[in-house]
Amino acid sequence: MDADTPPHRYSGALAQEIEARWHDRWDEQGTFDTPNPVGPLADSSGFADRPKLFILDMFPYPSGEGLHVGHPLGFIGTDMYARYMRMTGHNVLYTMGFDAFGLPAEQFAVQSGQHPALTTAKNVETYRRQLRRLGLSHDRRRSVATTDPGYYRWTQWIFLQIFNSWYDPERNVARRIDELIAEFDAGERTATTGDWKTMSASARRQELDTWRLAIARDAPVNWCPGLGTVVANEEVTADGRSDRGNFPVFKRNMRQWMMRITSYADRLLDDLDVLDWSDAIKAMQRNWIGRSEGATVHFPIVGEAKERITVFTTRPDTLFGATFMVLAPEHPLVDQLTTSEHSKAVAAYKKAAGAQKEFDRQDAGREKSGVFTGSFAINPLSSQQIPVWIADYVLMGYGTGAIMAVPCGDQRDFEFARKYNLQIAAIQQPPDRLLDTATWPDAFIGDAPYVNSDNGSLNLNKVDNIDDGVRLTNEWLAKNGFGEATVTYKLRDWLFSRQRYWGEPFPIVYDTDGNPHGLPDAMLPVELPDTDQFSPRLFDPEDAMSNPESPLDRLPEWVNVKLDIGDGMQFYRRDTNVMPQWAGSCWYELRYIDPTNENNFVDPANERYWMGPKGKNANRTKHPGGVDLYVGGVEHAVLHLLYARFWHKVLFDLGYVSSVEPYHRLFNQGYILAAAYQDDRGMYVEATEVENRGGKQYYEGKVVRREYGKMGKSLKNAVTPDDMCAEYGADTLRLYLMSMGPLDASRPWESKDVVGVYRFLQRLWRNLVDEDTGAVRVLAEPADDETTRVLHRTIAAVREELDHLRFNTAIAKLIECNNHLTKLGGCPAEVADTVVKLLAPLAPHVAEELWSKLGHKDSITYEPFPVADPAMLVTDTIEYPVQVNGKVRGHVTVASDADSATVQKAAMENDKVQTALAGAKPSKVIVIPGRMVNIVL
RNA sequence: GGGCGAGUGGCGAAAUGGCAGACGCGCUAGCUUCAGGUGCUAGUACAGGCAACUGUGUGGGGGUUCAAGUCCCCCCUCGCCCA
Repeated sequence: MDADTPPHRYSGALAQEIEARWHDRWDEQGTFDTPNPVGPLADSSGFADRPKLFILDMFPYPSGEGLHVGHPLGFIGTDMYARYMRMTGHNVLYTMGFDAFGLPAEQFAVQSGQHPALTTAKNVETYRRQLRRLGLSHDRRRSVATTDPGYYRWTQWIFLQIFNSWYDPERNVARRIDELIAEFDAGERTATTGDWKTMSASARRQELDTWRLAIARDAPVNWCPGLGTVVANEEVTADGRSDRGNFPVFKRNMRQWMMRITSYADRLLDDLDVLDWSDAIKAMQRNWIGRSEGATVHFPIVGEAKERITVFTTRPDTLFGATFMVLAPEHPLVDQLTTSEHSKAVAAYKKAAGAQKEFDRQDAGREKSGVFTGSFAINPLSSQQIPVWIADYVLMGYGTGAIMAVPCGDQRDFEFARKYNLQIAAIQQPPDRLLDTATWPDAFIGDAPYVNSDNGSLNLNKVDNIDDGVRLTNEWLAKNGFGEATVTYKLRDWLFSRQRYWGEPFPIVYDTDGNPHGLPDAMLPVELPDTDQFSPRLFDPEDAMSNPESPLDRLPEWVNVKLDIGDGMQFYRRDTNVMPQWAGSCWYELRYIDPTNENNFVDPANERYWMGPKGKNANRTKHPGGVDLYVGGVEHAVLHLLYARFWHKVLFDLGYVSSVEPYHRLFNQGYILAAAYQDDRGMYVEATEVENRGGKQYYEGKVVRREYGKMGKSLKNAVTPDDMCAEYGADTLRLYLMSMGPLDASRPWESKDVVGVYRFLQRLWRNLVDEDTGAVRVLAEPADDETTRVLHRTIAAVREELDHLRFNTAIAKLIECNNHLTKLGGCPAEVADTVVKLLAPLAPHVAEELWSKLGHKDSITYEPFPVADPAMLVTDTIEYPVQVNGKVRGHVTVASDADSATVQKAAMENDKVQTALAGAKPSKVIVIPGRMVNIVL
């Protein structure tokens, strides 16, 4: 600061001094502590009688790099909204936790040689400090980290509830396993593995294990040798690699924990309708669940009485056009179907296909290949004998591993048929094609009348739409025993175990027969054992046949235990897997509600208050309950958001929560992008050291190439909130981030632009504070009429914008208002309080400071937000633009209560309008009251 | 290939179907200053004009309408998700 800068100017240094002071005061006074209706966090403030609002951020993963300015974009948005809603009389639950288990922490620990518990604690500390500095109004008493034993005790407990339940397909809900046992005992339900009455205890246990919602079973899973663990489908990228680390992933059959999320497929799909989420996210979830309705069709095999080839098709109505079949090379019937003269070719083809990656096999653009098995199947509709081929574009892990090929209606089948000269039978008459498929350039996909689709007992030729065609075919298939209507899903069960160290241990032990047992509640939490042998066993990323080894396996004294879990003291072996990163984030919002509850994961009364479908501010029909506003990035569209909905629904079914859905309203914030610079070797250079001269960028004197990308260490373009706070203060950073554009848009960070909102705060400060003395400086004379109107228009506009999370325009309105005051020469005393209150949700530190200077003792946090006087929003006169044929030619000012005829008369008499009309007679004059006039010639 | 979204000044962006470009950055000029910076004042879509003003403008093409950045159809480009 220069010697001639006034001592009390709103500088970066002053801002920091003010901010630090208010952070301490907020903490000391517990300003943001929010009461619950019952339990240890209840109080006598009466706030719990207010309408509630639960505002939630997707909690961060505390990485070692700390926050950059892009991270808190959403947090600042929710903070502004939370502060605004407090000022409009709501009891606001707003806090922040940490999603601290997972691979990156473990990888960082392995690299640095420090225990992940240490690095995680340190990182959480850094995050807490950085978030505090931004002035986020969190109720810090409610903060949790998923790695706290007091937290993951309940993660394990919820796992056990899922383990101890089964899905009742008739009632379409999860129920307790005890109720299943009762149904077996009463003979109301039949066991699938034998006669329940005569089963041994161990056999009964194994029968029950097949029903559980969380089960350990052999299944094709994604094995990632490079990470040393299996991963969920949702964690595999489109090109068959791990989303963490980008290592190859291989399909292998392994015994792993699975969560039966597929039981909930329809409910997860249907309940999207009652959620206030963007269509884009809903579409992604629908897409991921991938429900498709069709039919299972059984094809008899020529010369084979026992076996049939079963396929799933979404288009059973095209069955008349099925002229051959294709099996995956791995299909179990392949060997049986292959005739001796084709066995050599089939064996060679199988071997070649086995060496291919699944991802490559799905590539639609690839040249089709396949071989004939020598066998024929019978099309049940046409009774035609059709050849059975194998081809690598059919995958065993998808559907039944076999397809009926309808070359006239499917492009892949069409190409295959053309290549191998197989019959292409037309079953539709396309409008612009001949019926002779030899003349077709490609398959016909679309609506057209059916032809050649009549076998005497089923006639589709008179059907004109797919729905009826499917329905009639399905009915025929069922009646004749060749198949039935079937619904399939793309969604797979959730692979829930990981062979890593840094995660929640399973609360499961195995008896000497190898049967899993859930531990009793009193034995929770199963604490993650302390060890310095936490490195995972990693393999050559390409070594598909390697086998996972859990780090916990190396701790025999922890693994082998003698316990009494209800059957007396026995020897058990602990499960050595850990839960995936996503487990802790499946229910954290519930723990925020009741973070200190030792007896329950959340008290039902508190859950009802904060999450229930019928809240204090209810007027809700079909409301699913849940968090009122959930803000986070779109990258969790199918991972966290799907898993968390699933857990929540299980908890709902079991009666533990009153809300059907966890997150009623979801808002996806955009990303902060930043310029990144590459030198001529393609290496990223430190963005802060790049100079801009004459439209070109230079680093150490050499020209560099500019691109825009996500802010971060890898692009060397991170800007930290700490640096921004040090230069301008947190209020300026908050305003800049929010003024850049709408919250849901991604935009590039420009450090040089920050000064705009800094100047705004400086001007506003100067309108209220004498820069030389630091004393309040307000205008003695009362506000003139225009100032009063500007103020009330600002109040109305800021309310409107904040109600809709449009912080960018709210800030613009405040700047406009302040620009008016600046022209006026300062702020009239009578409007000062109101101006400061309008600012309070957005720039809380400077607002608190001004509020205090204006003589108020209490924090501004719970002051009522200003309400505009409607009388001040209307004006005596209105200036109408007058258009002639849609072009503005003049303006007229008339009384605001003038009727249309008066407005029209004034418009017609206007000089400029007269000139534009040039004597022509209008054919029509349109007057939109309060808006404009259009004269049509 | 399918689904969703977006294209507006030099830049970030505003705009219930009703005067396109609010607000901010940058830029230009003036004041402040020895100077730079800060601060203040004014201007700033483009083209023409000293000016009043005129014309043109929201990716391209068509349409609906008294009126279209906004609604509808086609196309182009970009982003995301799924293939």
